[in-house]
Amino acid sequence: MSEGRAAQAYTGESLLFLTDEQLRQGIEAMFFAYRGFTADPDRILSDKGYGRAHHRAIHFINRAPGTTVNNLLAILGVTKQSLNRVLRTLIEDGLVESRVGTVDKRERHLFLTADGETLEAQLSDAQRARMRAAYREAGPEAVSGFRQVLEAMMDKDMRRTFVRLKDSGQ
Amino acid sequence: MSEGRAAQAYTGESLLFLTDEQLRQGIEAMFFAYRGFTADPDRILSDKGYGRAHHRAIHFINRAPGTTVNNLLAILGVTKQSLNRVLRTLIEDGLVESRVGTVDKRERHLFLTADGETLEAQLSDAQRARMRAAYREAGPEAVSGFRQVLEAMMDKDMRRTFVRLKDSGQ
DNA sequence: TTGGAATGTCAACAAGGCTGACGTAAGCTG
DNA sequence: CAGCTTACGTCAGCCTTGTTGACATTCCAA
Repeated sequence: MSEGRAAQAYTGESLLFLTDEQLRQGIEAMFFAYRGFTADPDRILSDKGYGRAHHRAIHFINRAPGTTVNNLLAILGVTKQSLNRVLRTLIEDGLVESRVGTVDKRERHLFLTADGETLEAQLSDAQRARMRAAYREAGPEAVSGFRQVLEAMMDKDMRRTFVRLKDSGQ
Repeated sequence: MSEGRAAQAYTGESLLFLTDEQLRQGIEAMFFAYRGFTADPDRILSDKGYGRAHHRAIHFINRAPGTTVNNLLAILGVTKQSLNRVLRTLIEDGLVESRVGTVDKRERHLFLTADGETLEAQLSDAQRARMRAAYREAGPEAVSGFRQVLEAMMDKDMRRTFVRLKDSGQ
């Protein structure tokens, strides 16, 4: 290992939370928590023949209605072919509408249909319910810390995207 | 939506962090942070022809050396066919050793070989480095909150597994 | 008018999930 | 001992979701 535990554990009391053991527990907590985090929407989606990729597209289209395909691509961090397959099924199924841009006709602007909004609300409610329960259990100060660590863990460019989304929301 | 924002936002100051907007930001933070969290190991793994599934197996075998296949199955939450495919390649490549149980000969006990430990350390170092940086940036109190929320977000049975692992570590 | 950007589409492939079925060895129980 | 259960491995087939590469179309902008 590049850094021994002892070297950190005894550097000072304020650094106790940086021991390899503490870090490993954080890693495992992320793994197990992410599973819980996606479990409820996953169940709803699989009933309807969709997957997590559909959820992500629906979420961010709802978040920024009229967003372009390219913009969505940047947020989701997948290839256009991969996104296109998902979008195609959502459009075919009447959950998403793709409108040709008025300013730039090459661009397609994406919107949820009424049906799309219904599914989004269903998925969102389930995921928020879990998040709400976790927040309630942990308390407001824990939530603040939770958000700080998550934000610090993002890649720098994704962090900018996140902050932009956050600010546009409120 | 099942619960309106206004109803919560003005219930009391202590519940401000439970607005739909706050919850949505938490959801998006989880999404972007998890991407960052897995990015470094993913890069190392893809160079060697492995994926995230191999990482998970290696991680938990290192975490609990001598664990049985069934035990690993429960922790990872996948089917034995799926795990077996991953384990087979790791054993073939000499990263994992499978020993027939002495007490119960039906069981296989899994261990990392020296090569397996080398890769584990490499992956672990990368992931810990990011976690350490995030912890440093956010500070000890934030870390405590981070861990509390994550733990509250897990499925109940996974939480038991997590706590068991945590306690066995230290 | 030509180059490049945005979009879409086809094909092929891989990882890593899943189900179902089956086999074998070993342990347990009546 | 016979029979059931458990632990594990494996074959076959399917799905989602990611990838690369190649190519067409449309249209803005220099």
